[in-house]
Amino acid sequence: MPLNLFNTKNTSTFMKKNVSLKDIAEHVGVSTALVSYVLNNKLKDRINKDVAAKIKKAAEDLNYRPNQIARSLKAQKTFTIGLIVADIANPFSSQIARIIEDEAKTYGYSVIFGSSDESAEKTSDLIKLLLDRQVDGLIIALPEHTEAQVHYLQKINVPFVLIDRYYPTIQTNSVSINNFNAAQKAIQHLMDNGHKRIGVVAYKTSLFHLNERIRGAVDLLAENALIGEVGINSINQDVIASIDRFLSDPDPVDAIFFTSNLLTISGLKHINSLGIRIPDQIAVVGFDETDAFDLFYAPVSFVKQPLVDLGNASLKLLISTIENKDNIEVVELEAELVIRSSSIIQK
Amino acid sequence: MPLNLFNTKNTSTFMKKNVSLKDIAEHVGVSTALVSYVLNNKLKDRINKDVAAKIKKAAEDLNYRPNQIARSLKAQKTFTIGLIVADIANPFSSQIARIIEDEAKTYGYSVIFGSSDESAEKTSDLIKLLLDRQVDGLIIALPEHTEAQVHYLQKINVPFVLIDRYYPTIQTNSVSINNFNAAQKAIQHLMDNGHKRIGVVAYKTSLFHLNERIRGAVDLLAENALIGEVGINSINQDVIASIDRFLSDPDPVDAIFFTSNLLTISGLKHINSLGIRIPDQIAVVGFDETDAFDLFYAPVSFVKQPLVDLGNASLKLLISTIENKDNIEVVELEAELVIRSSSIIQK
DNA sequence: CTGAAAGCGCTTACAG
DNA sequence: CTGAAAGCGCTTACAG
Repeated sequence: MPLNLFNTKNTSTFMKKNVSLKDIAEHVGVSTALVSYVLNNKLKDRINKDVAAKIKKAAEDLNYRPNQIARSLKAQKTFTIGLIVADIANPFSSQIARIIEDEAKTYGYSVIFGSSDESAEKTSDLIKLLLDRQVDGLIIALPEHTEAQVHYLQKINVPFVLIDRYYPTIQTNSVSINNFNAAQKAIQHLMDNGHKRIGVVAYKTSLFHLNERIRGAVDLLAENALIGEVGINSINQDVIASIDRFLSDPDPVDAIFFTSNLLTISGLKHINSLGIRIPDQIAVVGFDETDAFDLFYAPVSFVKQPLVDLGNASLKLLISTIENKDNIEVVELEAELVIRSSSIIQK
Repeated sequence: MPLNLFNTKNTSTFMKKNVSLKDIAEHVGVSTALVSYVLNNKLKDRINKDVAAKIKKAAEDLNYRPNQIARSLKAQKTFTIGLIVADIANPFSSQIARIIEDEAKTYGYSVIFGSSDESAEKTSDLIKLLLDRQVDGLIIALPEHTEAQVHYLQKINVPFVLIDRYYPTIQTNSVSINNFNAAQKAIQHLMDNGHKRIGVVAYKTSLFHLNERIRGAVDLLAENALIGEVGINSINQDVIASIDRFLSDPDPVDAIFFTSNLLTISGLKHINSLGIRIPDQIAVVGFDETDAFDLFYAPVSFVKQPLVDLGNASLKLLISTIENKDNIEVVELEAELVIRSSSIIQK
């Protein structure tokens, strides 16, 4: 298929400068207004068919492409959204980004992304940068301590949707899973399979969504709960310490629930290095998917977030908020527990 | 640190409309020209210090942020680059994206990305879309059969850099590794470790960079080469067939070189399912990194591309091309072989 | 030292 | 059925 992009008839003289409405207008001998109307299919019934045809032909011959920057300035709308994730190189972020990209395209939107590295300050910088570029709205995975940023966005009345993370005390658009339920599914599964002593490895954080995972687990484990806390900047070290503590406990663990994919990977490495067999000696359930779980000698059970639904819902909610700024919606989806051999003791 | 973004003094009346140069000009009682000069630090020495101070204060009080769309239209420059990858959800793409994002930021550029899904037509669509949005340049990982797209970009004289993939017969900016050498490192390593019969699993493709990997391998293996070809749309099926053929050969393989990360993962799954032990029965070397390789019972040896260097070099080359369009440079970097237990037989 | 004016490339209400 | 004109929010050469 010869694409329009590669229709290069008569364009040789236009290599340096993009052709504008004015060029077409001059070429045909009409006003730029008329060219604009024709190419945008406006005032259709009132325009002379021959003139319209001539304009369309000229546009094609000259390989005209409208300048979206000019259009954006006039329309006060860029059809661009800003996406702020923790780190685009992290599979969770990049998978979400891909889903949002595709869904955005169906609405005619492009995506500018930025990585916050879990830093509140970088988040502020990215918000500024994206707003300066006049994005029509934002989808943000917030790091800790960003209440001020949320309040600012509310105050200036810019459409935005929080994804994955949100503040339960601040009324905003958000799309996330029910992390309490998700954790309970994991723990309940381990208990149902006869595990008595279950360790939970979790980030030490103020982020609500992560603490909900702990709360869900503790709610079922009660005073039996063994929690290992991990600092975001000392993951490997703290995971190792947590597991070692779980194992040296007077009542050592027979199962571990890791509350994120990075924690799971780090934990599995340590368990491997100790020569402990999964699931026979310790059962394991992780959180979020990675290739590594499939390939592990005991394919890893994990809490699977509905990424496609999360991405699509956040984009749809953003669009509807752009179109009607008073809209506020809290979307909470359920995660699914994918059970494989890491948590099932073979007979 | 209270960030300027959150300086909301006196902004309550400006919640709906962004404040413009004109607002500041009216507020202070000067022309927009003067406001522009002051805020851009131009004509510094010629402007009355008191007036300048007043303007700066007003800008801060009103929480002024320049509209980059207007600036872009006037300057004919957006400080935005377009990045076209195969799939932002693929770790190789997202890691490169992250590196380019960071490097771009240091030059004041933002990144709009798009995924081509290895489709020439989607690549065309993305090029159109990004050029319509007036990006200052493009970084592209090309799919097959996109010679026309490359020639078009050359013809309209837009700055671009090909990353990872390129056409050796078309003279363009490109940044890639030497794939021939990379493959030779993998094969040589396997040969040095006493492997006599080495299978190579590779995509059936016209992409130069992938075929260079085959060429590098075959160059060392000569008539002894066993190649398994894999269609991009039937990866698992073809990988399985290749491995089965390698094993049922009269002279069966004792080592396999997989020429991409997806091929490696698919292959390891099949080898696992056959109950074949790595490296004792078959040694394995992969291409490109993934978490899964670390966690595998025999951590997987692999060809490691210098992602940071690839990303940084492509961004730097693009910037220098934006600044001087006659610049053409072919950057070829060397990959490194990371040797771990999957390819070393323990004594 | 400062302002009026033009212009970037569009869109659209208005006039005829 | 069509065009002149204003305007989106900036920048900058020019004039004074």
